[in-house]
Amino acid sequence: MAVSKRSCGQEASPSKALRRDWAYGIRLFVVPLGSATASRRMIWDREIKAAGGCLADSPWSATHMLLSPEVTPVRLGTWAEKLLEARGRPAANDPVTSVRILSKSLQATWLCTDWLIACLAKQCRVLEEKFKCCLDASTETLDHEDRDCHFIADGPAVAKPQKTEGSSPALPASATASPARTEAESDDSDVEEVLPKLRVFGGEMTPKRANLLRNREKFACQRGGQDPPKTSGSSPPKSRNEKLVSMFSRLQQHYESLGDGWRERSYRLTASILRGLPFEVTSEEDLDRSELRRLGKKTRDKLKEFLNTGSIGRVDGLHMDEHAKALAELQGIWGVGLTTARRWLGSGCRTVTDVRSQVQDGTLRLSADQLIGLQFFEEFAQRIPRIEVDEIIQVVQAAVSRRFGNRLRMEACGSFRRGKASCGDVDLLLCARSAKDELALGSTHDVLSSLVADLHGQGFITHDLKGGNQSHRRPGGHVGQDVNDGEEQQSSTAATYFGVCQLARVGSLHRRIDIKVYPVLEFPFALLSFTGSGPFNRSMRLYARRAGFSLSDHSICRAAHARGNGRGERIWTGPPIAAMQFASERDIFEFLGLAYREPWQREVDASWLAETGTDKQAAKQATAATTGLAADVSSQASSPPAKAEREALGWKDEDEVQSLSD
DNA sequence: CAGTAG
DNA sequence: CGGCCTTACTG
DNA sequence: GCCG
Repeated sequence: MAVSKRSCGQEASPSKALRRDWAYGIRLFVVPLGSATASRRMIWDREIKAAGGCLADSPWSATHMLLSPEVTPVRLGTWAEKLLEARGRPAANDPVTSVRILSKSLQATWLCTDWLIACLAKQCRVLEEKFKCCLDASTETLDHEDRDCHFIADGPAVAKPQKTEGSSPALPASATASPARTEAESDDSDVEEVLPKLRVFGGEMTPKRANLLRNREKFACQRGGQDPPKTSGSSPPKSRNEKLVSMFSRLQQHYESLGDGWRERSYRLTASILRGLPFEVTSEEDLDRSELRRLGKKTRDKLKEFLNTGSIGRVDGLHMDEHAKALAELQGIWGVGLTTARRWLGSGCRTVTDVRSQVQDGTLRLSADQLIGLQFFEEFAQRIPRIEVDEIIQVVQAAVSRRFGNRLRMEACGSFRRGKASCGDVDLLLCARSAKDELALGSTHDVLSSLVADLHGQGFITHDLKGGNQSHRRPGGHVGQDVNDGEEQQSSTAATYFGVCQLARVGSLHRRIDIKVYPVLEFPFALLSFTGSGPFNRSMRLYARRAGFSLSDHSICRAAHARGNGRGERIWTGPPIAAMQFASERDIFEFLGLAYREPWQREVDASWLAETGTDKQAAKQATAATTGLAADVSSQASSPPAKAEREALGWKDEDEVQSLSD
């Protein structure tokens, strides 16, 4: 609580007071459907009161109605009917008409929940225009069950710089209480400045966060970009210290297969530091170089040993090539992890071949997924050339267009998006192009299963892995009535599919393919997450965590510790932060105060370093060293491929925001 | 509980 | 000594 | 294994 909000140089603004009670005169009613869960409503309750507004007891006394974007017309209709009935008013038979009747009887402005979220984020009254719900769009297209009627306005937040002229969106009568205030607010020039800008940490700066911000360079997700994908053959960054690198890599692999993730992490760090070293380690003095300041005592001892004897006992002594190597091979089977590998090893399975024969014997029982993983072990081990990924994308894109027209956008993520020349699997992310499309498309699960069915039908998808038929979730559409049960669940309605595909060509191999469908609001987070790389994500999430947030593939939240989540006690949750101010990956970086990194710059190899105290000297030295001395490394690191080159590689320039503005 | 995904 | 990323889902 |  002891937070000094002053620490982020606020320039004196004439409207400080205004921002504080931006909700003055608002009586809000939140429709208890969709993601407007009870817990969320409670938070909003508190916030709106803090901002000088209040809550309406019922829709009938509200000045503003707040509606969650994913609530379907029918759903809202049934809720409206109940409400009308309770008031003794006639409801129409048709849900959509009922909504219209309700909205006419009320004297409120209907807004998307994102409006409130945006207001809370900016701590000022955001223009309502873009968040209005079109409740009577039905007149045009009412005829069919399809009813493309969009309740939610299309253009979400992220209003790019705009004039504040024609604001004052006709406030409801009850707002007359404070006409002067509202007036002043709308043409206050400060709002113009604050509104379009996404504020770092939501505007809540603390000394801790400020410090973190200063040290962000120390996180891998902020390192200068890594190598652009191999373009010309000229510079294979063959490092000096090859021997050392390979030794520590062995240690890393050893502990990886053994399941000691922490040592694995540690050794990976060491190996990658050595790999990027601009000099060769030849003497113990070299150990004092700033680049190596992160190495601990044990590692230093190993280095010294190497310098003295030319080898490292610990490494030589790895009899692993019997035990650990077998473990590694078994874990290479999709669906097999450390525990299973150990179990099998204990029962006499050393190799994939052993497993196969034991399966034949009936000695070993595998899950369905493991059987598939076993069947295609060799094929899955093959990298997929970038060009083939392109073909696969085309096939899926064709199916998407055929079934959903232009309503869905598709992005290939994973290593493909990072520009790699070959990929381990294909990772596709789907999302409605706009809020309007989202409503028209229906549930993400329906979209996904219908797409998958299509791909199955044409023989492109050959096998399902887990998640293949997880239509386990609440389809959300025909639930009798949850009018009073606004609980729902924030299930976040993302749908995921894991499977196997194969191009219809002669020698084509079976490939792993993942397809995910995410809600529009979560798309930037999903895109960021599934683009990776893994270490990059971990680094960025660690940073977010240090700043007091929790970053995931769905959203970013304040990290409040909540316990007693049943089994896992360590669940961190918190009030969702600004669900809506994020329309692109850039916004997430911006929110965290991080410099944006293009997908091809997220190939984190330089480890993820947590913060150090305040070792400015060392930091500067390191920076100088890597930018100056390590010319051969950093030169190619920080230069993006030319535009033409990017196009040749199939990169798209970022167009995310554009697609949302319809 | 173990395993999957980036 | 405890953290080291995240979270939901499946068998 | 390293860090605070």
